[in-house]
Amino acid sequence: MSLLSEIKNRFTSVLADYADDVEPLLAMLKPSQDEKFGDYQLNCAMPIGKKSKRPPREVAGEIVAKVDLDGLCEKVEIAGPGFINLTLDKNFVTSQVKSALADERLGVTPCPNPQTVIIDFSSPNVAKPMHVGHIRSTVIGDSLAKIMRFLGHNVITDNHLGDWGTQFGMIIYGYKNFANAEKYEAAPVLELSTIYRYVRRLMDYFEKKASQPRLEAELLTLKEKVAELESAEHENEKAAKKAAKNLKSLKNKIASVEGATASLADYFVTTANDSDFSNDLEKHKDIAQAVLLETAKLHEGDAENVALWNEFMPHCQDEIQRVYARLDIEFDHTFGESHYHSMLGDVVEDFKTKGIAEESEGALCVFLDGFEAPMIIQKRDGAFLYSTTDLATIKFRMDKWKPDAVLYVVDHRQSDHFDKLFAAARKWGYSGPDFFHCSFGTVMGEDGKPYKTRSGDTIGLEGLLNRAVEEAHTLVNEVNEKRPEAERLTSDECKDVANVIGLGGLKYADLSQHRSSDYVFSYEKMLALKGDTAPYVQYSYARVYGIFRKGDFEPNTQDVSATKLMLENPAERSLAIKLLRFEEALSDILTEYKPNLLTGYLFELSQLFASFFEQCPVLKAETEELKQSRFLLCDLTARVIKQGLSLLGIQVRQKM
RNA sequence: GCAUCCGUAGCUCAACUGGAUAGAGCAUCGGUCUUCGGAACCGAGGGUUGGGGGUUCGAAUCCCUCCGGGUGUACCA
Repeated sequence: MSLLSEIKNRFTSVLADYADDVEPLLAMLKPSQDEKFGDYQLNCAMPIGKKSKRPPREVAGEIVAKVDLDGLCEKVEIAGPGFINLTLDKNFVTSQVKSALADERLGVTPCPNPQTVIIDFSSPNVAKPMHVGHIRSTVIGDSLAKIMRFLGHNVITDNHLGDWGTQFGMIIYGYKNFANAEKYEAAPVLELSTIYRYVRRLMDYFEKKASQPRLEAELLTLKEKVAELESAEHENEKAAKKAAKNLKSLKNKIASVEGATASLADYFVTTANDSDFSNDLEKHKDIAQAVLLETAKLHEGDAENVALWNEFMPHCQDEIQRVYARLDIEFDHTFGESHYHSMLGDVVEDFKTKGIAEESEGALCVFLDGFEAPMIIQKRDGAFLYSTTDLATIKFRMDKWKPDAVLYVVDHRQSDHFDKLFAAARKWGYSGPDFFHCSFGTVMGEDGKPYKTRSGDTIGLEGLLNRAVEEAHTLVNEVNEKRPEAERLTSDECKDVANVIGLGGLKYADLSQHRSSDYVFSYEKMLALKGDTAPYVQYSYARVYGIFRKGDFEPNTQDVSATKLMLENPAERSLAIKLLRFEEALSDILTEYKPNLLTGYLFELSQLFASFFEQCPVLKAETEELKQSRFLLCDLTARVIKQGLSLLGIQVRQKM
């Protein structure tokens, strides 16, 4: 049980005298921000005093007199307006540390009321290479799954692959027209992705071509508006101000449209120089239509296209699987969009018969309170949309797993879609489970714009991983060369460590950010050897093992109960208490699904360990007894770090 | 226009959901140590939490308003 819960238990009956519902009062027990206010503080005397019109300090005194904190706290103080500051009893802390040491779960008790939770994350389109946009969903989703599972919940992970959309029409069309049989035989995945890119390139050309006149027209109307605004006279200051603001934003728009047309012009010049490409453009003028046609044929069950789909799918899955293997991520299920294809008609029928959906402008719509636009579940041409698939997915999951909660780890730009989806699901009858859009911000480049290559393409995920590991490798080699020869890592070890640090750094950088905010991607920062980074935390672990090696200490071979644990030094005490708060850190995460609370905890733990390391020599401790005691603290620190990082999908090494 | 998220130290970000003197990390400056792994530790400076108003014992956090930004907004996913 967490320290917080232990203390809460002592206060529950006492606080029941002051309110019908004690929960809000108990919620006012929290860790103190500053050590001088003790370890925990209870802040409920002020509101109670206010309500009962009594001096809060008097209320605090009464609570303190009533509560029994024997064996738990050694000091209770009333401070300021009525804060009750609690200092944990040292014997209690030592006994807790010992039981954590003896526990595989490091003192974290499984949650008493486990929930069935589905986590829907990653969800890439299979026909195209994964890119930078998939990192956050993948890393955050995986980490939340691991954390919830560790806390005892019944977690089901499901990768909702995009395996049924236009991208397949693209590779089918590409395969029929551009495939190189030999290359395909030799390396199907590579050839398919080449084909995909080529079709994408052709389609881009026509889209760009089509956008050119539209841009020019837009530019004209913008310029007209500017002229109009500039000549207009304003009745009052406010109107003038507003006009100035409009003018400014118009001019910004003009600049960006002009930029776009200029880069388009460049683009057309360079493509014109590519004669093969130009020839293909000539031959495949109707590619956009053709691709849609291939997609439609697939959906209608055309034998040839279905056969191709069946052939391509395993290859596409391999491609994605390779990335997951590198990232050390697994899913319980991979029910992609194709899995729901046959159910969509029934879903729509059900909406019709239940009278939840109605026709509007030719499309079948679900109108929802509080939303301007309806959710469309069937297009005018009869085709289904991703909202239809998402509804079918909800039904399928409810039937199969009966979850208490469903988490969608998806980009914040889709929040409108999910708000509607959840509202529609409730209207449909699924009001029980807690649907939650676990949204996250965009990955930005160092220029503060969405992370792209210089030419404006999205950045491939594999390249990103490679680069992170390469940069880590350089750093590892540098540090390694400075070491005395006897302590150097072999080149294989360096490679392994580079992988652990590179991928760990990448994940940590992502997870340590508040998930809802955009974040700036920087190799330099994610691999920094100091600061709030994976390498710093991983290094703390390696330092512990440095001590163990030198001191011939074998973790897990000690008789913990026979060893006396001493926490006389404040650094030892602070470290010990931090270690005991692992469970608190984990359960805090679940209130808003914020993994950054765990990175924050591990970073603080590492800092406290560094401080302890400095002030409390282990191998050179004054007595053998103290040395053994400190070994145990080191051991628990290493284990909490290892466990904590593993819940973030990050590994550690004993030497680095 | 409407919806939604955001604005915190020079920079990148926290702040346990309303608690005490708003914290870290970079960067800057100063200090420690002939190192149990210096990839370290200790300390300093740096803030009107975008502005203004309100709610209350108490506000970065809740409400109103203004300023500045991101994102989404009927048949793409």
